[in-house]
Amino acid sequence: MALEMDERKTKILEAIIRNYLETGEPVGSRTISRYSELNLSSATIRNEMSDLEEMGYIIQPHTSAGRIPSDKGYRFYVDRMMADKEKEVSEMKDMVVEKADQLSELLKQVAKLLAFNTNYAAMITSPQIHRNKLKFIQLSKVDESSILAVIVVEGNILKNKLIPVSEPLDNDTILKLNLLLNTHLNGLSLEEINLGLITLIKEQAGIHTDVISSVIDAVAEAIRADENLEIYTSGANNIFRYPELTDNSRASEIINALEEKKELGELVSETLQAEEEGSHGIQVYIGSETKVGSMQDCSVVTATYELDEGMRGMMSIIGPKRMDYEKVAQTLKTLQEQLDSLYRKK
Amino acid sequence: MALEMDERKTKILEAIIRNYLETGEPVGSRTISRYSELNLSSATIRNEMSDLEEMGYIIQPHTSAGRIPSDKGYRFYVDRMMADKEKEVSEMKDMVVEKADQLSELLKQVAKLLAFNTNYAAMITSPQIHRNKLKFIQLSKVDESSILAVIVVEGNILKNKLIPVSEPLDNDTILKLNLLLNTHLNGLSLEEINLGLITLIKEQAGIHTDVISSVIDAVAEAIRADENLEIYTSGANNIFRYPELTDNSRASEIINALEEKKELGELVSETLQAEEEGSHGIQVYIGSETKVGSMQDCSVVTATYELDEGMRGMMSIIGPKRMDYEKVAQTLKTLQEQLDSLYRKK
DNA sequence: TGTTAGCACTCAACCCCATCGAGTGCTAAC
DNA sequence: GTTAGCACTCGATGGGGTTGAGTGCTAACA
Repeated sequence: MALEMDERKTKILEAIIRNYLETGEPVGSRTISRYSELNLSSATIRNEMSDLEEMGYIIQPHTSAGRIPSDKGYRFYVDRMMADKEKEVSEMKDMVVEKADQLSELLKQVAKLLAFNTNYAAMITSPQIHRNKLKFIQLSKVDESSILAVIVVEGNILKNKLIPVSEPLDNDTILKLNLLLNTHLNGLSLEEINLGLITLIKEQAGIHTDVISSVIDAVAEAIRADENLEIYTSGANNIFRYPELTDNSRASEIINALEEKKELGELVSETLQAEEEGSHGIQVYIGSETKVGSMQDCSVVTATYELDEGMRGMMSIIGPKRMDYEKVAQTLKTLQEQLDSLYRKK
Repeated sequence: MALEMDERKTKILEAIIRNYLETGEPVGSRTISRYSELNLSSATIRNEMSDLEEMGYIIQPHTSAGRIPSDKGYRFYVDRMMADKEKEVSEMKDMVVEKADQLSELLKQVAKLLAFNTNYAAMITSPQIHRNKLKFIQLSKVDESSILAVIVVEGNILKNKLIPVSEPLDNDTILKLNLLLNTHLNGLSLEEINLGLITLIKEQAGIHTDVISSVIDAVAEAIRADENLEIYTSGANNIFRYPELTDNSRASEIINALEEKKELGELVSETLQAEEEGSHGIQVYIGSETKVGSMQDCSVVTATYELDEGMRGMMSIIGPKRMDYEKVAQTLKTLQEQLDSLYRKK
C-alpha cells in the first residue's frame, strides 16, 4: 500500500522545514521531538521521518545526519502556506515607493527595497508596453543635420531619437510631417503600427525624397524600439549570507546570471507564460522547477505588477531554497499593490 | 649606508613579480635562480631578496615561504613598465566599439568589452557635461495636464522631463515660451544658466501666472539635472577567478561596492582630481593607494575619455594586485582612443 | 496496533601528531 | 662577490583516534 500523508506527518514535515529554514542545518528526530507540540518521542518521529523520506519529502545528506527538505518538501510547504495564510496585511510601512519621475529610477528603487527588506537578491523588469497606445509624436529641427523625434505613449512613457538627415528640412516640411504622423498614428497601439501603415504614410507625404522616407522609417523604428526589456537587479551580495550558495563556483554563477541578465530573461518569459495560463499572483519556483540553469540551487519567487493598463512587468526574489517564503511573498505582495496603485489612483 | 637599487636587484624584483603575477604563489629563490637569464645560484638570489625585503619591495608571508611583492614593489614595477613600454600599438581588433544610438548602450557595451578582454571587473561612468552648450529646447503639450520638455545639449545628448501643469496652456503660449527659452538660452553652457537669467526670462514671459513660472522652473531644473553621473559595471563575477579576492567576506564587499556604486563615485572623483593635477592618461592605484575602503586588496587602473569637447568620463578596471598591468593599460588605452575619436572624427 | 526505551551502528567533524618539502638564513670555502 | 652546504622554520598533507549527533532496529509496553 502506498504511503499517505496524514495530519501528523504534515506537522512533522512542517516542523522539519521550519527548523531548517532557521538553522540551515539538517534536522534530527530529537530536535523535533522536543521543539514541537506533538509530544512524541524521538523514536516515533524517526519512524515518521523514515516514511517521509520514502515519500520523497525529505532527504538525508548522509547516514547519521538529520534530514533536510527536498524540492518536493519545499513545494508541499509552500503550497500549504499559500493556501493558509492569505491573512496578515503586511505592515512594513517603511517600504514606501516614491513616485520617481524617471521610470528607471522607480524600478531601481523597487529592486533595492526588495533586496533590502528580504536579504535576498532581487530583480525587476521594466513594464512591457505592447498594448499601449501612442499618444503623441513630435518632430523638431535641432540643427541642419538632425531632427529630434519625441514619442509619448499612454502612461506618459517617453522615447526620443535623434534622426540624422542628409540634407536640411525646412520648418514647413517638418510641420507637415508632424501633422501626418499624428493623424495617422495617434491612438493606435504599438502593435497595430505595421509596415503597411508606414508605407501609406510615406505615400501621403507626397514629396518622395529619400530624406523624408528615412525620417519616417526612423520614427517607426523608434516606436517599435522598446521591445527590449530592461532588467534591474539589486542585492547580489546578499547571497553571501547563505553558505550553501557560496560554495564552489555557485556564487560566481549566480552573480554572473544577475549581471548578464540574459538568463533572467528566460525567467521572465517563463513567469509571464505561467501567468497567462491562469496561475496568478505570486509564483514560486523551487530548485529545478525553474528552467534557468544557474538557479538550480535557488528558489525564485516572482510576482507581476501592472503600472497602468497594459504596462505589465515582473519582479522576483532570488535566494536559497531555505528561504523565508512567507516574508518574501508578503513583501512582494505589498510592493505589487503599491506599484499597481501608483499610477492609477492619482 | 642605505641600500640602493641596482640593475641586478631590479631584474630580480621584476622576475619575482612576473612570476607571482602568473602563479599567485609566493616565489622562492630557487625558482628565480633557474628561470631567469641571470645565471646566479639560489643563494645569491637569496641575499638579494633579503635586501629587497629590507627595502620594502617584497614581503614574506611567513618564515620559510617565498616572497610576494608589496604594494611598493608593484608600484616600482608599474612605474618602470609604464616608462618602458609606450610601444606596441595594441592589435585587439575584435574590440571595436560600435556607435550605439543610445549613449547608455554604448557605455554598457564598453564596460562589457573591458571586462571580457581583461578578465577583471570593469566600470565606466557617463560623461560629465558641465561645460557643454545648450543647443535646443522644445516644449510641447502632451495632454491637458502635462507639458513635455526636451532639451538637447551639444554632443546631441537628450534630456526630457514631463512637467505637470495645474491648468492647460494653449498652443500660442507654448510657442511663445519655446521662442523665449531658445533665444535666451541657446548656446550657453550649462554652467552659465543661473538664477538671474531664469528670473529675467520669467519677467519677459510677460504673463505672470504661476503656471508659466513653474514651467520655466521645471525646465531650468531639468537643464541642471544631469549632475548625477551614471556608473555602469561589468564582469563582477571575474573576481572569482582570483582566490585572494574570494576569501572571507572580501568577495561580498567588492561585489557590493560594484553594485552600490556609491563607493565607486569616490573613486571617480579621486581620479578626476588626480587628472586635473596633471597626471594624465592611465592611472594605477595599488592596494591602499586608493581611498576606497573595499578596494584595499585590489588594484584599480583608470583612464579618462573624452567623447566630445567637454564630455569627459572615466573608466576603470578593478582586479587583484597581481594584475596584468600591461594588458590592462593597453586595453584601456585602446578603448580610450576609440571613444575619443568616436564622435569627433565623423 | 501504535508508542517508546534501549542499543548497536554510522559517519562527518575535530584534534593530534608525524612527516614532507619548499624555502630561508647563515657560514665557510672558493 | 659568489656559491655550496647545512640547520632550521613552518605550512601543508595525511593518517588515526575520539566525539557526538543521528539513525535503524528490536523488544517491551499500553
